[in-house]
Amino acid sequence: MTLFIYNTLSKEKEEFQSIEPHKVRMYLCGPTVYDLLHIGNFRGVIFFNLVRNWLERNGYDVRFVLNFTDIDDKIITRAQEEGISTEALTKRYIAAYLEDVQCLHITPHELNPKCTDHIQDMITFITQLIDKKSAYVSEGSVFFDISRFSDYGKLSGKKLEDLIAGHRVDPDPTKKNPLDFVLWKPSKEGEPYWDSPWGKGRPGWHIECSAMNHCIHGDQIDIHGGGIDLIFPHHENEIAQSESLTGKSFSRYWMHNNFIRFGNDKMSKSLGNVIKARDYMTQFHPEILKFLMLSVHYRSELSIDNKQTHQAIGRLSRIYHALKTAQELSQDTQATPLPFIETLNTAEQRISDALNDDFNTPVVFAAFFDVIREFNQLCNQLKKKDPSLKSAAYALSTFIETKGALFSLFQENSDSFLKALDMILVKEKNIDIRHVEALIQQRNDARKNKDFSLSDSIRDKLTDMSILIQDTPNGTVWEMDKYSDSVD
RNA sequence: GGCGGUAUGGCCAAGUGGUAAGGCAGAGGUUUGCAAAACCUUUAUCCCCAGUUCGAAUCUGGGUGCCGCCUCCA
Repeated sequence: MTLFIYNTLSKEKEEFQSIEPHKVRMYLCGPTVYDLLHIGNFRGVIFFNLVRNWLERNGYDVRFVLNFTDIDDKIITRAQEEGISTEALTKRYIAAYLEDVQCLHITPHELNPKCTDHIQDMITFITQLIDKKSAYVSEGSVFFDISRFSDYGKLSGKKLEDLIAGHRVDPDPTKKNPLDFVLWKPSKEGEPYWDSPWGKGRPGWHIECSAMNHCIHGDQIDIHGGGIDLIFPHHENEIAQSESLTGKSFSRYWMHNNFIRFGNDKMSKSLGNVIKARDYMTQFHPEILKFLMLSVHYRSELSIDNKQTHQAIGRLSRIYHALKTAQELSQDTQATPLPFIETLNTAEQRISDALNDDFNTPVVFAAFFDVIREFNQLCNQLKKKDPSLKSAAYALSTFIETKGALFSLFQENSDSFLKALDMILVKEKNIDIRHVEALIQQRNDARKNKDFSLSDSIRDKLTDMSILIQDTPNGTVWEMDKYSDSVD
């Protein structure tokens, strides 16, 4: 296996090599738990789940750590607004996060540490930075002295002069340099605090990830992930802290997922245009969210709106329809037609190559569709009882389930998932199911009487309601039209 | 103001030097009482200009549009 990963540090795809053979230490910057998470927060969770699954499939023992930031200004503000303790607030939202993640059915993380469980580690870390003259104390605060870290800016590609020239740097008189960032800040009256050598206070934002990584993973990790917006300053600062402390390079690969957009805007809490993950998964389905997230390369922006969602529903419907058919016919008769075996092998290779090329998931799905198309062809060509069709069906369903597991996709029961998709659209279009069934009954009565003009007019009525009906040997079945592009 | 990303068919989206994956939508066909699903056929020269090259969507330079970072943010 030769996996190439785009490394933000080098701005190039690099061959992946773990620090220790067969072991991967990865860390993903997790959420600040002061509110329900929006779907953007889950892009990383969903994508890095694939990264870990793929590494594991290739024989690595992966330790995936995702943290909770459970102390910061927003948390304090929110807790004060609600008149509760920060612990009560963060406990609530950590629980909510865990519930949301459970809905996704992804591979569990090895560890979800909380910052507040590592305050002592942070204090130790900061103390050592002060000892090394990489940090200094100023009026109860501790700042990192970026002049002591010559590599500052190497991740984000920023030059110090440019940063200083920027309009947005806040000139704090207690800092030596406007770019120095806080490691420890004194607490104000009524705020939560921890005792430290510098007085009562709390850690700055960036130190938590450095300290937790150091404590859990050690001096060096293989993969550090996060949203693209964390490159600067958060990850830049993590590098400065960690590398100043250890003198070793901190993370070998820095991977950053791009944003979710809503329409033309970045989806962000500060813009207030977020879709809560929970709401989305309730209104639609976790499977749709995962599929949509992975339909676009992780380093590209992804727009999630109603139109995109419905396109994903259509694509998923195609996959699950094929899967359902395959599962119904499936029988391992050892008679899989040779061309189909070759198609599966080609697709397998294509998927593997695509994943090894910096996780090119759109190509992966293209390979799925290639296989499905060929299976559907076989369904058209062969009789249902044909052992070679049954065997192809077995091969296809196994293929989809096994490969899908990498993405934590296609593991749903095909029949009930397709019904769930129908129900999404039924609700959306306000369809009365009893009315639909009555119409179908009327149509079938008309057909029995060979009154085809009546039966056709009823069909048209159903079509107008976005309902597709199929006359099968077992009677008439209906489903919602999942391909209709008319939804906005 | 500084830095960076991106621009591919009606829509979404791969492709980073050799003549454009995949999905949806459109058109025609097979099938059907009629349909649907499925299948088949069909639909792009890749923002503009200049350059490098035997050859560029793919490299270089310039321009334009959109987006992001520089402040909390996945």
